[in-house]
Amino acid sequence: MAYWLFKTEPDDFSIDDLQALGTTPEPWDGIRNYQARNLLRDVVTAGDEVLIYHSSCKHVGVAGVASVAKSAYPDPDQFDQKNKYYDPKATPENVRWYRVDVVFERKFPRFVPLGEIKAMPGMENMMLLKQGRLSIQPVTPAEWDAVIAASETDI
DNA sequence: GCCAACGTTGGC
DNA sequence: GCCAACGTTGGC
Repeated sequence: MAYWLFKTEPDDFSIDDLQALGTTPEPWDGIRNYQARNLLRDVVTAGDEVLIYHSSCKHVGVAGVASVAKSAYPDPDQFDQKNKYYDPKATPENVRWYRVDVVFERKFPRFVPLGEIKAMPGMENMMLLKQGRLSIQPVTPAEWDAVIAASETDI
């Protein structure tokens, strides 16, 4: 069982949208970056735990937890000419892009802002801080524990 | 809206 | 294979 951080733009899809689905799995699609794709395709596994991170918005940070319901399978949008994620170089025989399904676990009792994570000791090597643009990233158990602890602590 | 980081594309 | 141009991400 591994830990991950998945980014989403809450104006598009937020932790509240995920919560509203209840136990219905949500396809985590639109990943069009090879580094993220490789992690999704080769490493992310059903049962893994995911921090849901809100990016490109007023309050950036970690909003809650989901789990991986289904491991990687081809993202059908790449074959759909009308879809914004259509990729003319992708074919069913030569799949380029993948997605996984996630399911809501919980919303944090307290949102953990990026600024707070930056200020935590020992988080200097977190990928979120080292390589800000990666949309699917691994999280170490220590990083996971620190974020969860912060979400349960009033400040 | 600005700008830094960085991934992708395409000419050579 | 190099590298400049360009596009996108994402924090502020």
